[in-house]
Amino acid sequence: MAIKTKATEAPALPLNDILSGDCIEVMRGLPDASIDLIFADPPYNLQLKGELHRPDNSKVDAVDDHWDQFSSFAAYDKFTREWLAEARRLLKPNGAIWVIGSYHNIFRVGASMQDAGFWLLNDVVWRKSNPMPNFRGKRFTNAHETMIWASKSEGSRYTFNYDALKALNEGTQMRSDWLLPLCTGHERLKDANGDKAHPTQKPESLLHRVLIGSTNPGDVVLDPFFGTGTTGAVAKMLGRNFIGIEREEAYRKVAAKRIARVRTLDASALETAGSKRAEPRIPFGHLVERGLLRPGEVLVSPRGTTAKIRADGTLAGDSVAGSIHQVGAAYEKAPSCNGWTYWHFRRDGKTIPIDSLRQQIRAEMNN
Amino acid sequence: MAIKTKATEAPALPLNDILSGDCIEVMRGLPDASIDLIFADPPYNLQLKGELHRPDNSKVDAVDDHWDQFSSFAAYDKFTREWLAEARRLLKPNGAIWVIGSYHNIFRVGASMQDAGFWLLNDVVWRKSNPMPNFRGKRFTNAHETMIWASKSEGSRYTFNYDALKALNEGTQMRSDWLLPLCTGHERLKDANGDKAHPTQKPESLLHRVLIGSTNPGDVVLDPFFGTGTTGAVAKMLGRNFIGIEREEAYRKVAAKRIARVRTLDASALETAGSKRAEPRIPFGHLVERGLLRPGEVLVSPRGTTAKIRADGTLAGDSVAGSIHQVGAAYEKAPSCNGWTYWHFRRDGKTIPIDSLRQQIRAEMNN
DNA sequence: GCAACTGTTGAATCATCGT
DNA sequence: GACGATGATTCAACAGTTG
Repeated sequence: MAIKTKATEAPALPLNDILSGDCIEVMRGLPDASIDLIFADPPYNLQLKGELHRPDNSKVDAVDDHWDQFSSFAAYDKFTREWLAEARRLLKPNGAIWVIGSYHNIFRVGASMQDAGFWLLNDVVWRKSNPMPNFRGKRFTNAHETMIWASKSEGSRYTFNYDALKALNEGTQMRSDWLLPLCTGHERLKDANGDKAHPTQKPESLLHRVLIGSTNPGDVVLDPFFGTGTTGAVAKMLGRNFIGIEREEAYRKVAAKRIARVRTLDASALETAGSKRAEPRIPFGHLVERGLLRPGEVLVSPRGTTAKIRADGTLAGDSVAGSIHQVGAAYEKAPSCNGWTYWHFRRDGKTIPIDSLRQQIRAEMNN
Repeated sequence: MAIKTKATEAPALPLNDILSGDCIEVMRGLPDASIDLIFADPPYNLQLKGELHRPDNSKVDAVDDHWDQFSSFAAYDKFTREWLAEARRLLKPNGAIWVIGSYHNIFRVGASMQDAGFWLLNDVVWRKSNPMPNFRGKRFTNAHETMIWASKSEGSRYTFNYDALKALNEGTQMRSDWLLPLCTGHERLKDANGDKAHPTQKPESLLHRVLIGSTNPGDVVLDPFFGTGTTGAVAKMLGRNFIGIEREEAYRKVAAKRIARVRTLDASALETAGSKRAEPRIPFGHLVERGLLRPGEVLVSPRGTTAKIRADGTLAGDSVAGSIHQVGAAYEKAPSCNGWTYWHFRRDGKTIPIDSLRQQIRAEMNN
């Protein structure tokens, strides 16, 4: 028989679970100062009028879901203040929050965050490499969304894995603008009819960078607008604990099934660059972030030696760890080594140089 | 002797001049609905605590001017609401505004703009190609600033030179993220001591794109936080009128001297890529009237379906008759159809779009 | 097998003129 | 102001098929 929790004890934290219900009410049932990081993708409050057609007359499948409807700015502000207040209560003193939005809502959200006592650290722009164009030629292509990163309070000693992010970014410090593609193709979850399961599914590459940069393994990450569970899937893969809150049963089911398939990376893949590591000169980390190579995957050299990919784009080899170049040089007992041509990965029985993936990304980035 | 202005008359608009004083008070003296575009670079309300040093121990020359000091968010909001209210009153019904800021102030400004009745059109990110790094390694490089573009009201028919911007962007439509360098080198104005004349001088390239995209030659552009007059300099160069408001005499003097040196481009240089929407309308019946197409002649669609031309310039198709657009839409079961590009006629075995005949007539009209 | 081509799609506050 | 007619307008990525 379970021991009854005394009223004075904090309620237990339901780790790695998807909680059902309205996020404000559910958060009220969670204990103070228990969460390391919150990632929130709240409704954007889009105010679409009629239908929109492409030049070829096909209809744009817009976000017209009931959960995105608010009667006024005042109603949206009230909702925002309420969930932000609970979110802030749940954060540990050194906890932090990320909130994503578009120009429809992000200014109201950002002002409410400042009013609630959050301390803004950066706004980060997600630049979409493949945004939907503006079909009528009346405005600029809406090619980005904005994320606000804030600590619980002005004095918080928030987590920021500066060197891991620097390693992900060619050895120069990570900027406030991130170029990443939309969630499309096989990553985009489909329902039974083959339609998109959720209208606003975020790419895993975005959450990868957020979680690598502002959490450590074992941290507790809360997503109060869980949707199809991108936050949970990436958190599980990276060895973080997650708590999801989602109102719609259909989304919860899709998310649970998705997360069940995710395997947590083993400890060696989760090690990230220490602060004294030398700078890699090549953005090998982008291949990992983008899912072209998996953390934990093994690379092979021309002589058959191997090394394992870690989540921040460094390699762990036999008694040596570091950039693709450093591990290659160590294996060859050479002063230097071009890791791009030295290392290969396996696909469908073939051995392919990792440089082919770099070229693939470069082609996309040039656009 | 100057004729005295009656109280009922609108005060005259002081074009191409720098007005001295507090921007809210000066704006109160300007007439309603007289301005085409406002560009505003208000104080950012930076909240710097101590001094910041680079890794080499040199001191960063931060913005610590008295005009950037506000006692609280409430004080900043009050200031923001007041200048925005005046700005909106001054705009013509189809006028628009750009406001630039950073994460310290832009969320409060954006929310105040929505509350004041401005209709947000886009947020545009200025990505700095050469930002100042984060010296402490505690945050992301602050590599961008945010601009909000908004019309006076929801229904405003704001200016947007889509084709000119598309031409500026190598033929694809302009996105909401702009990569431009900081204002440095010879463009950066210096004072008598050789120090920068203003701490936040904006690059002319930024204003160039703003003014090309959202004004036409002869428009009146107001900048209520004129500083060293980048808005005025670019407006003059591009053949737009400007009104600047600046409180600090030192900045006014630098700006006046700077603008006096600017030469307006001649008319041919000011022409930009034109829009098809601006072309004169040609009724399809004119082609029949002019004998370019004969009544009874058969037009062909891309899918091979046909319709017969009638003497009044309408088409008779299978079980439907009407304009070239209506019959095309009916054939395609589409909500609309551009008949000019949809229908083709035959000459000498070739299939030619009827739009080529319209262009022929337009060319004749221009002679 | 590979290149070329076709079709689909993504958080969107997406028109203007004459009567 | 309401209403109907005109007619301008898309980029990148991916999947699937054709040659």
